[in-house]
Amino acid sequence: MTTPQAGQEPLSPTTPGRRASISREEILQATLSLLGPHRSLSSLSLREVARATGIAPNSFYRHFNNMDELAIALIDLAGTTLRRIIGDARHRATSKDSVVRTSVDIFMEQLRSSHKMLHVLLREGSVGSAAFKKAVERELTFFEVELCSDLKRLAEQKNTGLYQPELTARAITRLVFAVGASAMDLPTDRYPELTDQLSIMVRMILVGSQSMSEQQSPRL
Amino acid sequence: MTTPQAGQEPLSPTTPGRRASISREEILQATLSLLGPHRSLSSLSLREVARATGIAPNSFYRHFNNMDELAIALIDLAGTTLRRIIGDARHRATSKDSVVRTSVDIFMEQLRSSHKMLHVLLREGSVGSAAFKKAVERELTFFEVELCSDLKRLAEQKNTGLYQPELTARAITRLVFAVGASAMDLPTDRYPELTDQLSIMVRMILVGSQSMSEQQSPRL
DNA sequence: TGTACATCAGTGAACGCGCGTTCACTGATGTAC
DNA sequence: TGTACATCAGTGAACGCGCGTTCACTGATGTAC
Repeated sequence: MTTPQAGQEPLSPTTPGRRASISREEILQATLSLLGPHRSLSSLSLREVARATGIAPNSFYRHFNNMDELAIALIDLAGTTLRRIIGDARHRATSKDSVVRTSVDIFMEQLRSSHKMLHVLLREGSVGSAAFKKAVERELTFFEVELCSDLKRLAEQKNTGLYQPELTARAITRLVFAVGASAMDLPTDRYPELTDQLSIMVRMILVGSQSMSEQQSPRL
Repeated sequence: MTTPQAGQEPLSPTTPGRRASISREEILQATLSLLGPHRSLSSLSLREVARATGIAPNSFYRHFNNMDELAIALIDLAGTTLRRIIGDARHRATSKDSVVRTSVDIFMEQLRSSHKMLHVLLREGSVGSAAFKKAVERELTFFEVELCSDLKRLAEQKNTGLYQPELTARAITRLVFAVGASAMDLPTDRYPELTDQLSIMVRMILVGSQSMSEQQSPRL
């Protein structure tokens, strides 16, 4: 029900598989190629996507019922792809400090890359249909859950405290995505500086969470 | 050059001032009334705004050259209004704990209110023309600067440390706006819960910044 | 005070455009016999 | 292997719509004499 996406037809238009046809994947890729600092999913028209894919506007309907359906497929794809990339990196890092730095590095690297996957999640969360936002929220929550279990693991391993792990993970995720979104409009030579700053910010949250768990006084 | 906005004509359409005309302010207000969880500035058409204001589409051009100009005027107005409201509240609070709680409370209250001012800043930062985003960034920076000086003031007064005040203020501002943006789509009965969580998140950053200033070891 | 005139915020009608969507079609593919 | 047929991803043409923008206009206001 969520994302059938892969595993359909061979991609090449001249393949004998069934016929010289366009695949769902090709539309997704063409759509990604249209995105950029000034173009969000919600600003794309069906005809633009069709043009970029090289098909007639009405052919679009053979694959998706409407643009929202395409957008949600793309959000799912982006979330899945990115969680895999960042999760891999986090499991390779072991110290709490390097896990912060490594994750932030990889995040910024993805931003700079041409995959455009991150753009989808950064841009569409605040605009577009309710379904869009729900899809992005879902992906962010996945990130939070995974980060949370990583934080718990590291805290136990290093024997440091962790105040409200869920909230800590949520704060970090939201902050990183917010700063990342504003970074999309910056020239890439500002990225190293921003990566440093973002690492410090994340560490503030971690250190704060740690401190608050120690002086467990429940002063709200 | 920035915002001439106020101080032009009397507002009433029947005023003898000059004539039964529409004012710039009326267009801004009508535009605000169109915004909501599912409508952002960038999704409004000139004709929609004209309809909401009760004028002919072309009359719009007597006041703004285009929609972008309107949007930027609105972003400036929203920023100015909100900084006044939140700044006032922060100066009334004195303890570091209550200043966090009070500011977050007021922020969430504004979100719930019908002014829609906050919506403008929360939504338009990630979408729309470069000029839009620049305008929103400018307002966020104002918030950061003011928060930074408040943090310094409180840190000195309470004699607590503060690691990289600018970064601390930036982290708090970005986090609050990011969480606020996602709150716009929630039913208002979730707000109290979210306000609590947001307060804790902000305190994590503050406590972390404090801790990091104490163990001043420059391990990046 | 009265008259003639300049100003300018408003208007209705019209333009050309890109949009989403529909229709009836075509022609290659895979299948049944 | 050949033939007839069903399927279905593709297509070109057309639709009605809301859009931004332009034009020539109108009529109330404020000003000059």
